[in-house]
Amino acid sequence: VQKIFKKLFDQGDIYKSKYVGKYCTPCESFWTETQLVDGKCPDCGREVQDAEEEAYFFKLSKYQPAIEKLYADHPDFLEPASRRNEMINNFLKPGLDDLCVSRTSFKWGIPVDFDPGHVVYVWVDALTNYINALGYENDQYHDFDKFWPADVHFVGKEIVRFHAIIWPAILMALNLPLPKKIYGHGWLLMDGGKMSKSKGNVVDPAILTQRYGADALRYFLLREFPFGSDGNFSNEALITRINADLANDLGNLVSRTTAMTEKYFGGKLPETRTATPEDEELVSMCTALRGKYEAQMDQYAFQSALAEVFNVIGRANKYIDENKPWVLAKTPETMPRLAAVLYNLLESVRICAILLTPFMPESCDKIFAQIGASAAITDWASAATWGLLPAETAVTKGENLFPRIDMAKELEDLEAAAAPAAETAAEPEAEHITIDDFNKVVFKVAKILDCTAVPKSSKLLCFTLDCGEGKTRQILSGIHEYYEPEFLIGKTVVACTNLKPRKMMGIESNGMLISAVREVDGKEELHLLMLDDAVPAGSQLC
RNA sequence: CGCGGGAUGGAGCAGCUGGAAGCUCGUCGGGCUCAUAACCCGAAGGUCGUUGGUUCAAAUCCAACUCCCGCAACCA
Repeated sequence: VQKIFKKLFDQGDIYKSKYVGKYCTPCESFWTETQLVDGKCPDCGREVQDAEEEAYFFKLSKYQPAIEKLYADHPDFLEPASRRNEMINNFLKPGLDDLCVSRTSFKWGIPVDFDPGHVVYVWVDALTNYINALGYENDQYHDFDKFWPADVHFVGKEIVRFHAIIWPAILMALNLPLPKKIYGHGWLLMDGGKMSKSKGNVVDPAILTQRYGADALRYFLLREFPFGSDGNFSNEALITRINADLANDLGNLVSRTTAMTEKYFGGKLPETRTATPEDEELVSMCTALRGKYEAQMDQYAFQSALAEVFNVIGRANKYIDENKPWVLAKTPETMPRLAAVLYNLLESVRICAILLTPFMPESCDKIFAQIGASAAITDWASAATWGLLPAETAVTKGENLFPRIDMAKELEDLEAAAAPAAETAAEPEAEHITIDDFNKVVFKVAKILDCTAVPKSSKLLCFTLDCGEGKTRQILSGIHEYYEPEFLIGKTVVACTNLKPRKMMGIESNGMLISAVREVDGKEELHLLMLDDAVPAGSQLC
């Protein structure tokens, strides 16, 4: 990192300047003009001073034209396209600012070796990890030439900006090749929202892998959701996928195929087989599968690639019904035909398993073992060729690959498994305080003189109160979700009046209104504490 | 007008470089019995959020609107 920093500095891409901004001494924080609320610190509401800190800057602006050209010449550099539009509209069009890449306000971090007191901050150290870890400019690792440039960076959609703008600019400055592609993937959402104990949607991947195996979980995640967009996780969907796809379709196909091979031929098919035109569809689907799969994989459409494979698996199951092996097994004359049917099924399984290996390596190895496929005929190349399985391959039916799951029971168990975590999170017993502590807090009865919604705020209401202090008091409270302002005017409430003033949405709040909190269907609900209107304003609570 | 995503049969989604609405699950009926009560076939079910526009033709393009959901800023 230090070498890179120095190099960029030496060639003028990093320059020393002043970070000019507003500084809030108590908070030890810098703020930009736009972050300030009413000209004051957004954190504590206190006055801020003009201040400047010496810092190094990366000339991001210099690379703007090059980045724009990159996007224009290589539309597929950043995918999905929606993310590219976002970058262009939000960052490129308004223009790029130079980037502050060092700090003096703290010590942790990689020191700028030619300027003590400065540490490298975030961009140059974090992003260059990709090449530093490969051995760029260091003797510790030696994989840079082998692995760089990367074929693709998979990043979450929230950090696309850093990887699709800043990172290429740094690489351009270093005169290094860019990654071939950045792909911004979506998020996994829990039942359409955040995790919540009471919703029962807390998910622990470790528990899920332990119960169903990494293969099944990985399959589910990549099969269920389009890779580029957000997806909703639910235990129910997971189990449905496992049962329907893995147990019923794939697992059962392997199971019935191997079972019949053992039952009718003792695990070894005879060489004499009778092909018929009925085989053609299955065979052609299998031979075409790798191509279709590859096309989808090239676009990172994992869910579509898997759908292609399972399409063939479904066809194979149908093929069994069409050919009725159990009928063929009844007469000696049809045994060669039976052998052909089973061979075709084993081959179909073999090809599907090869293509599923990246998603479910362990399970596919088990499949190969069951159908007697050696390593030589389970690689990528052999997925494109029909008929590689030896005629007399040794088939052994093994354990069920994916046991079927009892949905109702399992959902209960999962909830139970998540419960202990919920208990530890239960609120600790409140600590005792003394009466002196209690007396520090001043509660006063207040009459609501006026109440208005704070503009642009979804939660805040602004109250003008009479607390019997000779003048009105302004307090903000986040209860708009529960009350309409008109309803509250004239009501008698309780306010804590000696709380430190605080600004919200640019408006000062001098205290706090007291509410009762309860949980309803996993959602917090507030009930403003209201008193009999006969109680006069200013009365103190004790 | 802070940024972004979404609205398609009961549920979850695909389709969205315009040309007869698809997939999975669920439901109902049938078949089969090799297999993990699995598999196969068939059926019901949608005026593709609303309104206007472009077009011979729109779920797909354009405009406006409504409603959801993330993120950000505020729940003192």
